[in-house]
Amino acid sequence: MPEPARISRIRSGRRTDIRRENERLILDAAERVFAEAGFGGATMQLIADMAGLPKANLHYYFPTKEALYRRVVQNIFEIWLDAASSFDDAAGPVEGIGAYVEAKMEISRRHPHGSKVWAAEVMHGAPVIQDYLETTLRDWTNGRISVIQRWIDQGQMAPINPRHLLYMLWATTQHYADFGHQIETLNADHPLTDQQWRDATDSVKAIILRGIGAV
Amino acid sequence: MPEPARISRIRSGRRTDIRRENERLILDAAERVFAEAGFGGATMQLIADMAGLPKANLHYYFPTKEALYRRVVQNIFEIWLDAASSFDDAAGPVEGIGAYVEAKMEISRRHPHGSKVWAAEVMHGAPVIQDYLETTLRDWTNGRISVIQRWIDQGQMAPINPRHLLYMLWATTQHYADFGHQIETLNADHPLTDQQWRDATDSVKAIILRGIGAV
DNA sequence: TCGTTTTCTGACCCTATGGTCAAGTGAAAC
DNA sequence: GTTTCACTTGACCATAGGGTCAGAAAACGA
Repeated sequence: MPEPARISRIRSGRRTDIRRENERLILDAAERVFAEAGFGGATMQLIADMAGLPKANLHYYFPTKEALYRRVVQNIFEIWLDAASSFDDAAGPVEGIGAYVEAKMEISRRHPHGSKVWAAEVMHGAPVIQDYLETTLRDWTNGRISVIQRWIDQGQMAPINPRHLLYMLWATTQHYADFGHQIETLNADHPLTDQQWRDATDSVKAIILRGIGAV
Repeated sequence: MPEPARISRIRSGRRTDIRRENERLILDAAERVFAEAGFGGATMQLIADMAGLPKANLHYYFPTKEALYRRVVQNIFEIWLDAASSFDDAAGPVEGIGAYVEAKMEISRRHPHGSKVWAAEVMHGAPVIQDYLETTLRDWTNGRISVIQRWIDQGQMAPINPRHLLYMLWATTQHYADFGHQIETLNADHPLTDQQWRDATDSVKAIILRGIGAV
């Protein structure tokens, strides 16, 4: 589906750079194609065209389609986990959750393709990243639940179920990436402007922070 | 991926019923396979196995894979729109939005496959149901925005952006279907119990209703 | 019972696509 | 200049999977 609008290439002499640069080229194209067509609908040929490389070259850097896909999903997962830091060094829910929403909305805006690939992967039963869910994500979640519970115990917010609050944060922020097409259609077929992104972020923050009795 | 656990069949004599019954059998199987494997990853053979019919029989009832998929998506869209009524005949946000959340959570629980197919369709740019987005959904959305705006004007809730409230409602409720696998993994690999579904629904309702200043 | 209509199905076709390979190319190392 | 080695690529292979079809088998009406 996506028209082969080439990923811009920056040719550099240094040999070591060739590998890194081409991998980046391929990963960027792959992320987009996997997001727009799904794993099954994506073709190596399409990814190759979008990266501006011959198909055989893809297989030089990534042995199989699945290996390429795996790398794409891992990349997203890492970006996604980085937003965690917002949570940790915060005195209370207003700063912590506020910053987390900001960070995740920014990711939705900057990496919509990645978010979609992640969503599709989970919807399909996480065949590739199931172990991440059971280790890293589970630990991360439990850690954050503790933090929220502490805020509740300290009377900084209402006694809501921290787990469902987390799901709500994920759902609302990622929605702007995963359902971006729908949102754009409902916005008279225009992408959200800076102001509209600001408005979306503020709305989400306002409703949730008031909703948990933190403000 | 999904093991061919046959959809239960209810054989009935009447000729007219044969068609209806087989279409139901196929649509149920297709919904599940499309949800778990995506359009590209789904195969007619797998759907056939799950429906307990030979592949050629599928093509007797549905000419192409795409036609079958289209019907699956349409079915979901209709179920999904039915939850609209919750909104309309409500005096204020507490009843209206409360009932809407209840209805959508119930749909997430009863039709998780459908929700996933819908999500994937939108994520891929809505190639099949773009016209629905531009007509039915757009109208529905504008109608609901008016209702919410009226509530705001009448001082029944805080002046938040109705559009983003709607997105939030969709995101949070559908999350329990679309990311059900992740939620289950984080729930010690157990599906949510009745009590946990109740808790989820109540949490969402509580946070949102308080968040919009309606309670 | 017999003809007609609907349903069923194994066998087949053909394209798309993931993956391979062997022969290049060219920049750096010596 | 020559060797080396990472990189490049067109041509090719094999299989999966959507779709077709002709004929069999039910189901039904008269």
